[in-house]
Amino acid sequence: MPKTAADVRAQAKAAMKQAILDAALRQLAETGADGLSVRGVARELGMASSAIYRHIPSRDALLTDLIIEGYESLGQEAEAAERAIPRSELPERFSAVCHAARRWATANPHHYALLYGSPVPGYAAPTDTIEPATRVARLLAVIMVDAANEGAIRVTAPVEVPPGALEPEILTDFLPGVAYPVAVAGIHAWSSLFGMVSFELFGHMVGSVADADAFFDAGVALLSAQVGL
Amino acid sequence: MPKTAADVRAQAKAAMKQAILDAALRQLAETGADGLSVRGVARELGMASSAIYRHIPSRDALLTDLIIEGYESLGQEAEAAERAIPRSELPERFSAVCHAARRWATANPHHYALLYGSPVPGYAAPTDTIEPATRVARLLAVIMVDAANEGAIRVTAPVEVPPGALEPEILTDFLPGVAYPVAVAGIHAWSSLFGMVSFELFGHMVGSVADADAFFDAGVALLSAQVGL
DNA sequence: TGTAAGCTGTGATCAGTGCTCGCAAACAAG
DNA sequence: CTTGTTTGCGAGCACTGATCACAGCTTACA
Repeated sequence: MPKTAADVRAQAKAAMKQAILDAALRQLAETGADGLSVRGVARELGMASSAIYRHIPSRDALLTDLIIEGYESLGQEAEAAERAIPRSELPERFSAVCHAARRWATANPHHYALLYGSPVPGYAAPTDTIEPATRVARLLAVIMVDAANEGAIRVTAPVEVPPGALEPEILTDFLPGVAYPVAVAGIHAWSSLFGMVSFELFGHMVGSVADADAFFDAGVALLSAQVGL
Repeated sequence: MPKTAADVRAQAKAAMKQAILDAALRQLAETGADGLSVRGVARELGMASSAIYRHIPSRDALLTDLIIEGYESLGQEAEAAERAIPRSELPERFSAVCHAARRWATANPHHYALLYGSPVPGYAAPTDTIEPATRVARLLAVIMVDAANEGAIRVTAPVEVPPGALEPEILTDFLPGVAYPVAVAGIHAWSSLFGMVSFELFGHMVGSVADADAFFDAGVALLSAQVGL
């Protein structure tokens, strides 16, 4: 079908917005979220700062777009790493996801800090961000569901958990067939994973951990064992 | 001994600095680190903004002072909670420290974010902050050393860790008598603890965890088991 | 006692920020 | 050809961190 003039216009507008996002991403990678300024991306694009506001409503909205892009970039990398492992090798798939997350974080530290550091705009995350934010978690969940279906989960968990800690939808939609204590251990492993990455990236382990690679390997092994893989 | 005039002067100067820190802490609690402004604390103290710089070299230095105060406040609360438990009840002491940390974090969310969120000034933490930052970790370490001395650690750890992951001084000075794999599990538990707290505080668990208290209880139990208590 | 030195607070000022608004050019639709 | 919409521009507002010359005040010393 032929492109209408409106299509051309819409495409140009989308390209402009993408150029803004790319410039903002470059600035984020260099100076961090604090150093990212709307006037700076305007300078980089050679236009007046006020012109930027024709394409984005505010600086916070720009950061939100970068957050979404970050979650999707991280999710893609984790999914690609997991896809490269045969489906039957459950601990290897788990490990691949964890290592991919750490790799993405160390490659894009400022972007990672924007996702998992202090929430800059406020406490409530914009609703647009919650869906892409679940991609890594969903990946880990699929592995656990596969393990449960194969009966491959060794329930070594020596911990009793009172019922009701998790949202019911998580158990039914996200982790169907996974026993409740194992699901709790899974969510815990998910938060522990990003706790490790954040601690390493934010400099909390400088005096205690000598070989970050080896330590992360051991941590992933501990988490893997904790969820029964 | 009588106060010399110089003493009075020094005391007044210290009081002024403390007043600045108090005002800054109030602003931090209200608006977060991003919203904290030197001019704002000057307004609150009824003085010109330039006068603040007689007592503080820069805004970053002010934030550094708040970071140190935060680590010490958190450390004191954790130490008090641990002291209230009989020394022989090792898992209870461990749990008390974890819950005290979470309690302090939820009571002072912006202050917590300043400590464990994205490092705002830069990547290298000022050297003044690394010593107070270890207080909670030291508390957990003492518990593990006590457990090792009593032979109370059940080494259930099913994970092999290659040597050299931790700094040697940590093993000798911080965790003397603790077996290497257990020490690795301890550092891992430390990072997992703050991973849990950060995930909860920064809103990453909104859709998955229904009862944050119960989930945290379960997480602490998992960590406790992981270090062999 | 007189004077020089140091500390502390002030207002002005600079460069930078997010964001708004009136205006003008370009372009699409009628 | 004439509307109406979109897109960019420059000026401007209110705010920020930080510096500077200046003025008091207190202290120390001759």
